[in-house]
Amino acid sequence: MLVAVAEDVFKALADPTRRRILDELVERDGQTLFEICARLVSKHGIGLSRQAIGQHVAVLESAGLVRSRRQGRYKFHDIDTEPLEHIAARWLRPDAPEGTP
Amino acid sequence: MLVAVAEDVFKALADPTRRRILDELVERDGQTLFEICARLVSKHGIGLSRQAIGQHVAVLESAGLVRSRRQGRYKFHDIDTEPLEHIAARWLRPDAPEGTP
DNA sequence: TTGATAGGAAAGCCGTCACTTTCCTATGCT
DNA sequence: AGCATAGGAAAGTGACGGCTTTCCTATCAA
Repeated sequence: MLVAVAEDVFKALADPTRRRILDELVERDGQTLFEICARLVSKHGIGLSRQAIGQHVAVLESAGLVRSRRQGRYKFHDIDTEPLEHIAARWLRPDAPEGTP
Repeated sequence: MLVAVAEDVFKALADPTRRRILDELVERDGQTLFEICARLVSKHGIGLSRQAIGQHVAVLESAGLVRSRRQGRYKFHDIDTEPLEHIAARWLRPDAPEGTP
């Protein structure tokens, strides 16, 4: 979760719902889990349980794509685009490929 | 295979072996399936069957990341980085997210 | 034509993943 | 204290993905 391994980033991006969550956080940073759920169902018709969305968010956090800050009983989520800037460049430049498989 | 859907591109990139194949094709374009197999095993210790590698290459082709040209009994594979240039930009710019989930 | 080489197709096995369900903890309000 | 809200943990299920195995087609060389 601290170091973003390429493996985790690619696996995190492999799921459509997780990509939608990133879309939501790009549009509006600092949302709670319940807000994310509400917007996913209202804007994209994704009718998953709160627990399912929570698991998706956890995967995004482990991949370093989402950072969270706890505040009382709320937990706000922010997108971190830093891992995204390297992944595609691996094949776009004719350089040496980076470490993690 | 003609139009690269985001779904296919992300799923194709989710597997470590497929990313290694792209690494190989970046380093040396126009390899046959047997060449790819040989280099994967010799350089990365990936000891998969030819059929398994063939399936991986097929996934990459369906995602638009690899183009192939048949020549006699040989089939040469070339990388196509075009789909890679859009996927990360979806979240890097604060624009509207693109169409495909 | 025979045999070797390059590649493809399909069935089956097994592990991983996404999701639900149920239960549990923690904070805030009254 | 009591209850509602926000979130987390864990087990179970069903489906999908990766890989092997077996068999088949096409090209080239002898």
